[in-house]
Amino acid sequence: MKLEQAIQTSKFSSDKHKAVLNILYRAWMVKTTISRELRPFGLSHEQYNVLRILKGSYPQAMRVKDIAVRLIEKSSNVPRIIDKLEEKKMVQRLVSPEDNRETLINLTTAGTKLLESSTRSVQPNTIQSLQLTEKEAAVLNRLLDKIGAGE
Amino acid sequence: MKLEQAIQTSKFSSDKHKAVLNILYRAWMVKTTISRELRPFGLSHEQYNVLRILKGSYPQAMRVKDIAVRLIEKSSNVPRIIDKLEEKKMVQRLVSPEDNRETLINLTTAGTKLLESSTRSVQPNTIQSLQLTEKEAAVLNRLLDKIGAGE
DNA sequence: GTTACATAGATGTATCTACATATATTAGAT
DNA sequence: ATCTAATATATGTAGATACATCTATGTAAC
Repeated sequence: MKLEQAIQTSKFSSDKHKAVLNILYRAWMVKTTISRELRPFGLSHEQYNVLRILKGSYPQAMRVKDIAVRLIEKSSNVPRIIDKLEEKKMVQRLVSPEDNRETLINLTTAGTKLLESSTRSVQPNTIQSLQLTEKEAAVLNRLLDKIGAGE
Repeated sequence: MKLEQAIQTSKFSSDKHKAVLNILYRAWMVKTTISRELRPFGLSHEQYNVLRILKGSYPQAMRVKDIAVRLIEKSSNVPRIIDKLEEKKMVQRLVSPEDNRETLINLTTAGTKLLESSTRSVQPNTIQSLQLTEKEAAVLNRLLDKIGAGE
């Protein structure tokens, strides 16, 4: 669906202006779709992302700060996300033996299981909803990679 | 900045998969940048969007539901956003004479002033941070317009 | 070793989001 | 006219976001 229909607005001052709104709109769509898929698994979008990040180093545990830099939304409150996952026994906290300030996080067996089953549900839908070829996705990535704030 | 650096992740299963994360990341950046610009004006991102929508029909008032369909994030709670703007005397509520269920919203003079000054601050930064030419932005829009959930 | 500073993470808080429910009003069927 | 359903908006609530502050631990200078 074109952005014009989606937000019932016929004209934008420029393609650049439209692009800003378009990015915000598509991100909202993607996020909403993913969140709805995750709902039956009792996971929020950010909880799911943390599980995926932990999977990346599994069975090696990760420090909270290393999880934080890998998250898309940098203002996420990682300790609080971990709290929720810990309550559900999906991750374990342990104090780093090297530096007592650091907390190490690791997936439990239940955590890896939940991640697997939820990914089976989320991944295909998300990728497919893009409606793009690999080639188009590559072009899209090249353009998106240019976007940045005063860097 | 490439997504790889931004989220410290070297490989994605496909360009489509990367594109999903890339859209989410760029939207987060844009949103954060805009929110920070708006802060000195005491406006949240969504409050600002509502003011812009109202400007579009000014001096004609708009119904709450017509504002809602124009918002990017469809789950926004328009009455509550209006509450905040009304407290600050930026908009006025009045009951529709045609249908008493409907509430009509209009900008006050203060509202138009605030919108003008905040836009002067927000707009140039946002557009410039895209770092794209008009042509590139057009390509980006064409690709983004394809994205949709099961439509 | 003691002081000063830096770092890691946890906690506190106001606001916002997503969604469910409630209230008021209108439209439609009988 | 009256009951039922639909519509428009407002309100309630759990959880998330953004950001400030606090506590514990570590590092370095003296």
